[in-house]
Amino acid sequence: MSSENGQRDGGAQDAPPEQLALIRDSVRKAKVPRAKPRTWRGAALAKDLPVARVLVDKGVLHLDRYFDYAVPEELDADAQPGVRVRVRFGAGRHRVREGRREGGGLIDGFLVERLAESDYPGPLAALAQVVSPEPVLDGELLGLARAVADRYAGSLADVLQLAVPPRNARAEKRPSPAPLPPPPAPLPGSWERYEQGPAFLEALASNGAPRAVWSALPGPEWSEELARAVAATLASGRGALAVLPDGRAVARADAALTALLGEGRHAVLTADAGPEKRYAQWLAVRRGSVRAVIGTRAAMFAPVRDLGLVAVWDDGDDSHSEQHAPQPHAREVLLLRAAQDRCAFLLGGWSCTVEAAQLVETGWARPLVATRERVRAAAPLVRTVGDQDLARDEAARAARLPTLAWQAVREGLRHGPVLVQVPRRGYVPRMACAGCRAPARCRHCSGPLEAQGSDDLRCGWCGRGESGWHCPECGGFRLRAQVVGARRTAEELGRAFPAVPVRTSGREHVLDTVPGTPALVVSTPGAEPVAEGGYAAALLLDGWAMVGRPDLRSGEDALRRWIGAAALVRPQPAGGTVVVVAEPTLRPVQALVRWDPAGHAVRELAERAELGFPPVSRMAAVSGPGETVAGFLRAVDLPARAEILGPVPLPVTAAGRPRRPGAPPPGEQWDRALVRVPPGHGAALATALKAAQAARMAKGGGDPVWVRIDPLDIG
DNA sequence: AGCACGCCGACT
DNA sequence: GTCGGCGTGCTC
Repeated sequence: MSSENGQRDGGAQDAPPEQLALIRDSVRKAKVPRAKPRTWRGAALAKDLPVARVLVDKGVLHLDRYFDYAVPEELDADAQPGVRVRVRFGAGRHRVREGRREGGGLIDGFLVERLAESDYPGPLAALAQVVSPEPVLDGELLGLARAVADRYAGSLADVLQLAVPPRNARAEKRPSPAPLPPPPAPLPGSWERYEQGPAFLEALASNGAPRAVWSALPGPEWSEELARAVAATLASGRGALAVLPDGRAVARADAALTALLGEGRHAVLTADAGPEKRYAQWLAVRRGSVRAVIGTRAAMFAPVRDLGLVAVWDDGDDSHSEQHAPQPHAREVLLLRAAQDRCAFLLGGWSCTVEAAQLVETGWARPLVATRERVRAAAPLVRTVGDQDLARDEAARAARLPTLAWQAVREGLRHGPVLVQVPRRGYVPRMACAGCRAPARCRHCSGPLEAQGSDDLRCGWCGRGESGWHCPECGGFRLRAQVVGARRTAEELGRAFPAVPVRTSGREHVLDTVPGTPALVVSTPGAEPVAEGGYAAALLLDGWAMVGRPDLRSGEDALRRWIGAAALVRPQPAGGTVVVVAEPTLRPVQALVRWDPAGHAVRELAERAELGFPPVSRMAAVSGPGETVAGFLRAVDLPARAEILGPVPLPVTAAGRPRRPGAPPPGEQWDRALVRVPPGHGAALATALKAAQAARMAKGGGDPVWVRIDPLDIG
């Protein structure tokens, strides 16, 4: 067909094209402030509320607003707020062919609202189709999506893509089960171990909205405690939502909830269910058949009816951070939900993030903790092996493992399984002096040196190569790769105890549980199986991986990984022992020895406040090709107290290495600037960045920049 | 992103 | 006159 416009191409049809042009012109000139809905075809429209406000499902920022469409009479009944619709969306004057308006293509959208009139001065196009009469987007979910989009400088459509699963007709056709009446309030159970535990449950059960940061005692009881919190909320007649970092944690919470409440009262939303099952579960929640939800991060948007409690377990795990734009974090989304719905909030874990500590420090949440005596009685004995011990330890030089560690493993294996935590494969081997074990650092920027090929060294921060390294501490010239050393150590341990089975758990193959019989269990952080009756001992060989990491959170992360392993070990009174190979002077090591992750987080928080780092200040990262970033920074109208750090060159992505969102394509040199604002100016920062990005896209201006609120790897 | 509009120079 | 080049701006 011709690419001509309507005036010339529409000859043989209902409305003569000249007339169309005339209508259009008169509409333009008249500048009617409140247009009565008219369509080009003049089809019959709904008598009541003939205008549909539609959110067009395109993630583009400059289209992040509503568009009004006319509601044809035949779609009147189905075109209710919240339903999925299809509309024509395209540019400029619309072609007319066989009497139909054929603007751009058909695209998906959500009907947000029905109105009596539109404030759009032009004639409205008609809704093309109501995809299904099932309302999937109510005002509450829309409000949440709006808040998340604003918080993260993203578009509403992008957030809705995360919040509303794709439709599945078969799942939609099946009726959801009838809702069950509220269960009775549960007994406090092991919540008795926490000073405010029973009171917290009671508040939930009696319609209260307590907010707590929960320092969970080590051991397996947490899942049952979480289940009791959910059950108490259900007992009040309200709904509850808990988000956990991975499938294994969800499975534990699922088992605990089923044991406490039986089947049918909760839904499990995880990514590994198929699309039909997933949508069916989601619909059961949305329709109010199921009042409680547990799941991984996608569940953070679950449309739970009359939400009474939101809970996050282990918020330091980075799987809580969504990979898709605008990359919201489950903790932050649930904070927004707690504020919007005025519901209870529970942030729990064995460890403690700086963000959690901040919630307590600001008084927004209360600590939910056990007494020191209880903590000491529940935690294993922790011992350290630092450089000085290693240097003094002749046996360690020969056998690559300190005497203390051997003793702990040997003694542990007499009573049960022993866990050996080794760094994850794929960590770039960090180098250290073979003689004195001082980490090998870049002479220009003090970044960690990484092994490239056989002999090549390169700085992990500035990327500069290094030849002719020598140790500034002891003058040695030989290097060893610490991480590889740890793995080999684990293998050697296996050979040293030939009568004991060796099991491994890691990324490829994750073990869920191991029996309580003597065995060496070698695992990467986060993949540790639970041992029946707890491990007799654990050996943590991950200490070096922490030292070289440039990240602001490296201390917190290391402590979290160690605690995650050590919490699976029997309590000290039952003989549980942990040996960590790391400098005892380091702050996270001391926190592990004292079993005080909350105290560690409070000290980190104070330091971040002093340095003006998140979460005390709000930060955003802007990355892209150098000239593009510079141009963006010139154009953006930042809030008055914003401060730009950098830009500095980003490390080049090595070919073959997985590329994270926001990282440059292999071989390209990108810059990154950090923008920071003082507390309370986060919203203004997000708005400014979003506006600049939108203006940039609308101008069709060349390369896009990456904008990321709360960047993970800074420092 | 598309895609149509419009204002300017060469051509039947 | 009118066809078509690309620069600009809009999408209900």
